[in-house]
Amino acid sequence: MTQTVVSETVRRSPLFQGLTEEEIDGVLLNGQLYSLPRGSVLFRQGDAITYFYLIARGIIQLYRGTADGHEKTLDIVTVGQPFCESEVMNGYSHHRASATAVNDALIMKFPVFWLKETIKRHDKFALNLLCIISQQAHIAEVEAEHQARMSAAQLVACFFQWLCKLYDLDYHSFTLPYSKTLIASRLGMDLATFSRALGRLKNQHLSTSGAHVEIHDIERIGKYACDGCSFAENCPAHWSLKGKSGPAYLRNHITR
Amino acid sequence: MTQTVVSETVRRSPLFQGLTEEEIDGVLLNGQLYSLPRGSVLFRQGDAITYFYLIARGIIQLYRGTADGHEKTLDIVTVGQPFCESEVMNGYSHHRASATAVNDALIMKFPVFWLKETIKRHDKFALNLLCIISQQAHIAEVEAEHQARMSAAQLVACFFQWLCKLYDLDYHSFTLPYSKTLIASRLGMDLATFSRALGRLKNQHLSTSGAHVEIHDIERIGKYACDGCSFAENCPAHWSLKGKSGPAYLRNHITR
DNA sequence: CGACACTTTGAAGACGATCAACGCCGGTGG
DNA sequence: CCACCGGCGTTGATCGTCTTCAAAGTGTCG
Repeated sequence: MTQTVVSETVRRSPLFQGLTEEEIDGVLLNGQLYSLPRGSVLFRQGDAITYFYLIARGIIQLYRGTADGHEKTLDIVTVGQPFCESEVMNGYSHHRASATAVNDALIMKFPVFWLKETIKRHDKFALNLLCIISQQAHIAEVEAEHQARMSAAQLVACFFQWLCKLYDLDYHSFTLPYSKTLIASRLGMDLATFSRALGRLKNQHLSTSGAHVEIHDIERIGKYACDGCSFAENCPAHWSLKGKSGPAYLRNHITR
Repeated sequence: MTQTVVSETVRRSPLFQGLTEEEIDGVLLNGQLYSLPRGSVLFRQGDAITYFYLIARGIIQLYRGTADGHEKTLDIVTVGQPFCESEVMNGYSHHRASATAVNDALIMKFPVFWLKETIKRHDKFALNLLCIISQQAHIAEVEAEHQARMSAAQLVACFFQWLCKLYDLDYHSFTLPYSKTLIASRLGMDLATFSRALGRLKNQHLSTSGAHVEIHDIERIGKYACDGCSFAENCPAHWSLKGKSGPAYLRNHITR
């Protein structure tokens, strides 16, 4: 991937929405590209926070090890998405999660102090950041509600719809962008439970074979996943799959 | 409660941290006090978002009704805490939750457009808001992880510690600030399950009778709650109970 | 072809939701 | 003053779901 393409994906990040090309140029001068081969660790929980990151290529897993030896994936971040921005802002000095490359990745990193300075200097940048973090907070709330209220199969159905939206996949027929083990960890369930949940979804017009998924009746899946979910159109799973709004994280910014 | 006392609690809100007294005065001119008798509804999910709020007295329950007729309490907010700030910021135009007064409450409300203006105008205010929302995002993440990984009894133990911190209670012996029904709903569990969880905690040096709680061995409870929890010192339940840092939501602001 | 990572499946047990009955308390009305 | 009622909390029985442990199956890559 050439330098040009990289900067294009980075430039489209919601973080820079509304900035002029020149402003973005100025910002990007402060970031450095960093190559991260598959499986390598970017930082571990407990490390000091020194950078904030933006993904130019690849997928990063954010996860946390628990005292009892388990591991929960907090998030799986993709091209154009920033991460660690909320860690930077909320006053902790050390990472509360670890980050590993799921596949060969390329990230752009910005020093923390630079971020804080930029916030003070650029209105728009600060507003974008507020937006992004607010949305994260909302999604996390949704997540907590789902965990408390929905069955494993519902969580999976919901997550698949979210995946389609995020990666711009055709829900009729798509391939999972990463392993089932990772998805199960992301959903906070056992791999065995995940596997069985897929079995149950066969009755709901969603079939899988290997990493390939087909949703035959999207209406039904939407209904099934979120009958126990209170989000209606605010639920990630419900964000209109037909809308052409592009990846979800690019939307919903403050308009004025 | 006199007007003076009200403004004092409001003034101590994390939102205004670092502002001069004059600046705060200026800000407060834009808010209007609003009395909310016990049980009355401030807004319902689906209503247009027109204000952002700050609690001067009392307790507000934020909850969401689900399609299947259930109800999940998202948050229970107390004196000095702002709410709806993230709803305002993330670009939705309608409330995704309903708000009801748990007891007689007094709130201060600020028009949404004023909030957005103020963010653009005052660095510090924007930074405070970023901080607060980041922390909310983090807490929500923690919450989701807890829901996925911890047993009902662990959730309860964790929540009690958080309560002590938030309301500045003596963990050796305190009274629950609101009903068990509300707490159960907040924790996303059935009231019956909550009740049984209390029974189990008796083996863990935590005893209850009515709304009165006694924690005999705080170390043990901390360990019990978060052996399945990965937060160590980042877990609300683990925020040192002996620290004199005051309510948790007042801490951790950006220092420069 | 063998090693290894990933996934599926089975059987056992723990846990939480649900339905239901009961006790407790405060308030209201006769 | 007492009877009744409704909200709240506890407890029991039952049932479905999820985790865990374990074994077997699938795939890929050297």
